[in-house]
Amino acid sequence: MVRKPTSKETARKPNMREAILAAAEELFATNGFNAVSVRDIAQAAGANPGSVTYHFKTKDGLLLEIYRRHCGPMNLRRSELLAAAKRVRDLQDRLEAIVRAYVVPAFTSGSDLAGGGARFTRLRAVMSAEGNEVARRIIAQTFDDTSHAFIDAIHESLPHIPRTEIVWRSHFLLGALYYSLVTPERVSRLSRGEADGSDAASAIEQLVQATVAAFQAPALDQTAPARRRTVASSKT
Amino acid sequence: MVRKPTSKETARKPNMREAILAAAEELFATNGFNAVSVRDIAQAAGANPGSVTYHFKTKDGLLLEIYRRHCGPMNLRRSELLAAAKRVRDLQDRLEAIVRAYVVPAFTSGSDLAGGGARFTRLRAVMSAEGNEVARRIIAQTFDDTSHAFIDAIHESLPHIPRTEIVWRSHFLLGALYYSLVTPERVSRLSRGEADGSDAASAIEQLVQATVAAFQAPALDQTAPARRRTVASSKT
DNA sequence: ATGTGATTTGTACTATCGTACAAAAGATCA
DNA sequence: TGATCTTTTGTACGATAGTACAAATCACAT
Repeated sequence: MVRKPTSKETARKPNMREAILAAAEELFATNGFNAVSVRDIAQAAGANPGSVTYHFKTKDGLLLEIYRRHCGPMNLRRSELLAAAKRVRDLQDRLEAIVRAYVVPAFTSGSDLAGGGARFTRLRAVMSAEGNEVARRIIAQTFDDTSHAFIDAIHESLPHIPRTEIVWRSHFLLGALYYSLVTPERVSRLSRGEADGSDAASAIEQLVQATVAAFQAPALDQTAPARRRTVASSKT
Repeated sequence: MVRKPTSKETARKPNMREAILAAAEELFATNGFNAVSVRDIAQAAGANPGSVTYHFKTKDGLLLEIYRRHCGPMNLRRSELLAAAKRVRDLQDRLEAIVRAYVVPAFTSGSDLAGGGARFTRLRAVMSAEGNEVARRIIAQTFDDTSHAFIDAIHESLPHIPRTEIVWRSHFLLGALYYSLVTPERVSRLSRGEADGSDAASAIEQLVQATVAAFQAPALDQTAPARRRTVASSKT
């Protein structure tokens, strides 16, 4: 079952540390934190279990390092794109540019490895779902600034919508984004093969289009004079 | 650490089976499948670990039973609401009714226990994120019919949008729905306390409002003659 | 080439996991 | 009450978890 590292993998650039990080990222992102053992990671990286302990001390430390590695570049890229988006004159175009600035880095790059951005975003989605403590701490102190910046920017281009609603809709955006990365095959299945859920370009365009429209929806709180409820809410 | 079952809990209605199911549901939904041990569940239910084995044979069997318990009522409720929604004349109102028929049962009821619907939906979100095999099988064969029914209904009220895009947007809806149940506190935090992410009624209204607008967005594939990209897509 | 610090390996320890199973306790009805 | 079936308890077993650590190996400056 264990695949011995071939010379091609270890001899040229014996950067075990990177290999372990990449393997852990992939495994955590697809199976969750607790379902993956240190031994699984070591095996996938062609390394020895002890090597993981040496480089990252603990399993939590390994997860922490994955976040450290990605958060910087992704947030940098996002703020660059956000700054550019804010310079767009037309308000409708600006909104789309802002949303795109939020979405695109989540799907692409961040680091050097191919598919790294999508994989890390999927990892965040899974850790968030599992209520992982390590992730929760990092998220709160690393991503909230970025989130606020985007919320503010969107709010500026949609001044008539209360900030609270912008928050809700941003939250929905992140949820949709996460879910698209978690189960892309569901899109393929439900569309009977007509759409490819794994195609990042499609996902981005569809998500941007849908989200921009969602943001532009009339406000619920103040603006609309209470649309009647078509269907009862609940009984519990 | 282990709390001995008081007479109030076990004596009156000694339905350990139910208690175990409820405890497992709660723990799985908040911590994921692998992070929770059978002993954790037993302890939370005031039962003996062996009792879990007796009633459900395996840990997977326990998860399976949770799904069995909820899927029927929830899908029944959804199809009832969907049937009612389809009778709405006005196309705009009908779309909203359909979306509501999809969203409301996910947040409320399903079973008798308070908050049961939301908890089960959150459980599904977490299992989906973890790529849980048991859940994946059940979902595909239980929820795909319902999903198709909703997609078709939405498609009928938005005939000018290609089905593929309806699928994408439905997928986003489910992602947003899931995420709202997974990390409601994020909404409260980002809105600086102005919104309560845990309030089901708010979540439903916000989600319905935003989603209806998303569905009504112009189609991307055929209709719009290729909007220019405001921001580059990637470099990887 | 050799010594030195960094890395990798191999292995072992303890804790906890899911599950099995026999014994105890409880319920049901003749 | 006693027999029978259901449920609960207590405990044990093998597997695997995370982590520690000494020995082996490697990279490289001198």
